[in-house]
Amino acid sequence: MYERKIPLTIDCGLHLTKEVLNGKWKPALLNAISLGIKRPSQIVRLLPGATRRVLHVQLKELEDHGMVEKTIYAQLPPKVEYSLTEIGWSLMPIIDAMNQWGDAHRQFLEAVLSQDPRTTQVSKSVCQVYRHMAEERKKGEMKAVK
Amino acid sequence: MYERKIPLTIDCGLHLTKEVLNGKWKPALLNAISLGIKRPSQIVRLLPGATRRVLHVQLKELEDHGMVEKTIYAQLPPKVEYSLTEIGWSLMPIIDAMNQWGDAHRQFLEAVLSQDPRTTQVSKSVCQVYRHMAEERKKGEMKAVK
DNA sequence: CGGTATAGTGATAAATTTATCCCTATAGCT
DNA sequence: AGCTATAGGGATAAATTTATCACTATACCG
Repeated sequence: MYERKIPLTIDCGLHLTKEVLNGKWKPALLNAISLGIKRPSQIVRLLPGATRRVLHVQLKELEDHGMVEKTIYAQLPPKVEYSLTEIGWSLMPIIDAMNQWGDAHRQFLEAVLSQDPRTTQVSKSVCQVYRHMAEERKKGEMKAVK
Repeated sequence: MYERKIPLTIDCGLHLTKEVLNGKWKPALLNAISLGIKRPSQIVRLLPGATRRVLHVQLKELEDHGMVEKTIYAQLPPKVEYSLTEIGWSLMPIIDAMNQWGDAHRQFLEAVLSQDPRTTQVSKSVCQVYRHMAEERKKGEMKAVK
């Protein structure tokens, strides 16, 4: 751990919110958990671009900030589940809006972001969350057929 | 300038949006411009926590990403104005939601963020935007009286 | 036993973002 | 002439965030 040397900026609601969502994977984590993907191993599989380590660290921050709750089951091998707190849930409209805005403007955004001179490569594996949801849907349909 | 060595993550709309808003002052800049604070010098005064340099760099990125348009008046001393593009305006519901969420939970968030062991200091100058708006309101009233 | 899976952590390097400083140019004011 | 304000930019240091790698521990399966 280290100590911040630059003071936290907390002037507007904007900065407060930004601080909570500040982390490459935090919105994705909240989104995943809201969809019922709760166990660390599931989450890791869902976000192949991230390492276990980072996800763990960012989940810890979300937990410390009160957005997420962690349940540790007294089992071996270990079992852990995350869930959103009430205030965590209250963030979902923002997460959803970001998701929708990005998808709605995907074509434009991909163009401008890849024009960006700093950009050399892009990781664009179709979002695993959608794949996951599609699978769940299939399972549901199969059960329904039985 | 430098080149990114880690590929941009573009899986979900979430990541696209995050990329556009990625910068300490970008949401605040969009917010300010949407409120009619358009000239660089005004913006700098509005966000005393940031240096001219950073604001300039982040405005440039917003411009490159198509969220903001820059008008340069052929005058001396120079005059420049920023304004939101159509797609920039379409971000405002998200910015507003972030602003509102943060303000609604300010008490809670200030508490958890200052519990954070990394936090040593907090910069909490009452948001200049509000001060600015209050002044504008006063001016409006004075004119109305005349 | 050797491989799998579970969840977690420490040390350290690399990448990226912000902050600091200093400089250019022009016009108006005193 | 020296001060203000306008807008901008280069070079570089510092801070912060991510990535990498290596390790602990236990149970189940063949």
